[in-house]
Amino acid sequence: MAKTLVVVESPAKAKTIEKYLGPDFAVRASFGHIRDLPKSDLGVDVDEGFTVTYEVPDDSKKHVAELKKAHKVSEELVLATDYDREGEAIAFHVATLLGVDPERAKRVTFTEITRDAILEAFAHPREIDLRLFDAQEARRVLDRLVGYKISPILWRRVRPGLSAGRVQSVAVRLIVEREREIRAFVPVEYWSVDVRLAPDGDEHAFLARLTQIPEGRLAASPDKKGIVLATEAETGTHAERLRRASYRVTKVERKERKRSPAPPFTTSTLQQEAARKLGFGARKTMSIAQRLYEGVDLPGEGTVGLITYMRTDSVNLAESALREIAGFIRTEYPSGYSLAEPRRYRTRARNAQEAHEAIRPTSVLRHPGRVGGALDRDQLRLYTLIWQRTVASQMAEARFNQVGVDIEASVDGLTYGLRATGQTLLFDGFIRVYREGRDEGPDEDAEARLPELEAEQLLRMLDVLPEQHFTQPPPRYTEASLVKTLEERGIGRPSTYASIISTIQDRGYVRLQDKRFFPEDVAEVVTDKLVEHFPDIVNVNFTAEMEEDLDEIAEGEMGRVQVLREFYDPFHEALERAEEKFERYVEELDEECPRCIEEGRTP
DNA sequence: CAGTGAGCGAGCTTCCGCTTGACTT
Repeated sequence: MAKTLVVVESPAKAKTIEKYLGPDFAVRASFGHIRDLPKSDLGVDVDEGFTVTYEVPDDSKKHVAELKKAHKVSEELVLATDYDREGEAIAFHVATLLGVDPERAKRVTFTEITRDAILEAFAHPREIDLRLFDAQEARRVLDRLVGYKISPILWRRVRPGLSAGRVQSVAVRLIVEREREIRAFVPVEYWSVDVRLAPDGDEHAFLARLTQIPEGRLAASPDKKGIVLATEAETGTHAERLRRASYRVTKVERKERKRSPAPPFTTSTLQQEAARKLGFGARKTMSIAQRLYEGVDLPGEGTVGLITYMRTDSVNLAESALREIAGFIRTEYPSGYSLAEPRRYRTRARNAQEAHEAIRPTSVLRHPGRVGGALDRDQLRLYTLIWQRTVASQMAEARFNQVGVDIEASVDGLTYGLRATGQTLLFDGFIRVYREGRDEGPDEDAEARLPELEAEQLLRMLDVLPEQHFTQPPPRYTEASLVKTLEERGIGRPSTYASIISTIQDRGYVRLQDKRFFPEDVAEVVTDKLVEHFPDIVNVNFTAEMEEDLDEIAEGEMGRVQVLREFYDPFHEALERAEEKFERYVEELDEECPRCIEEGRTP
């Protein structure tokens, strides 16, 4: 009975690790955080070194009881929670609640759930990083202070039940500001001219775009450098001349263009791509991914987890996975499709903690076609997406033949310039398996064929096609583009993207209509007030700056109390000013009071 | 006397991030 109790965060992970560690270990899950600030009280003494009161939330009580029970019958405790700031804090709290001194507790971390990685990690236990824990606690306290100090002002001055927070208030602000850009947007008219040309007969006709008029170079659109054809009349003058002009090829440029596959999925990119390709909302994507992670019953194999952990900001793949994928590609595809060396990606998201791998199939040998029978339609569609993206990320680049042709048109002693571009696929590479979807804008990989042309060749004009355009306002955010923007700014975490989207709707700040976010009036009022009274906190850079401070705590360059004090003193002053100056907002109701009408009053 | 309405006080709402079920929209 000389068992060691190992605590991880997720029960699915517990099962896998227990299998790797063997019978001397009992692995149990904490189910995330098990201790938190009280819900109905600030729980922070701002005058006494930001002392924190913790309690075990009701939902965690049974998990704590389970851990205590398992701890009683084991000799040793190993904390194997996630390798990030929150995981370090969970480790600290588990140790504390089990009566183990956090300074002496054994801590083990890994970023891949593979047998080798686990055994290696357990061979080199360390201690809990108390500075990292301090950083987490500072983060928690700061979020509590922001949320629980500002929200009540909104209840009193705007509407009961409203909320403000480091993350949600910035999300709402982005949506409000985008709406204002759209409102203020004035479309600008501009014209393009395409000329249909052919080397000889009509069958090889192609389009060339007017790029140069006698007065100078044209702009591709009004926001770019160059001359803009702003009116139909002006465009018509050039079109009329182009109809009479003679055309000659001046230059043919051929080059090869390569395209690399997108990196494996993170939570954010999975949510974006599932929205683009499958039309799933963030919440739906996450719950389906959770099912795939927890495992499905496969005939002959029992319950198997099909994908790695779905809440991650890392694009890394485990070495063992890279080997398996490379082997799979070598056997399933012709030789040109595999890579000599694995392709490695770098995380571009700010604030990434990379405690896990990228989201990938636990084995690419479980082809979607093989596991399809055990999955429902949506599960299979999401699994297929993950499988394809992962395999494609380790396949050869696609190669395109790109041709650019410059054409000169002469008329009345004037010279015009046109350009035609063509692109053909030389080698499909990773595109054979998977291509990333697009939000807006043209398809860069679309094929456009040009006939064989050479310099000095004369061309026949078949048609001149002027076309009217208007500049477009920026698009309203979708769930996917909002998540993308938040991630790029380092705001929010993989475990919270879906709930941020819910919160800002539940509070009545924004609504989704045709999959686009529209702000309600209350969002505009609250955003303006927050920008007026708490400009630092609703700044999109606030989180990034906070992260720098937290890093300094973790590095031992600053203390938790010092960071919180430097935040809180000016914040406290802003709160007092707001308490005084934040004028009450009286909502105008759209609908009339039913009783007033009944009783013959005007409200 | 019964019903109505004004006035008052008490109690509630809220953050972010880590995990799953338990649900009843």
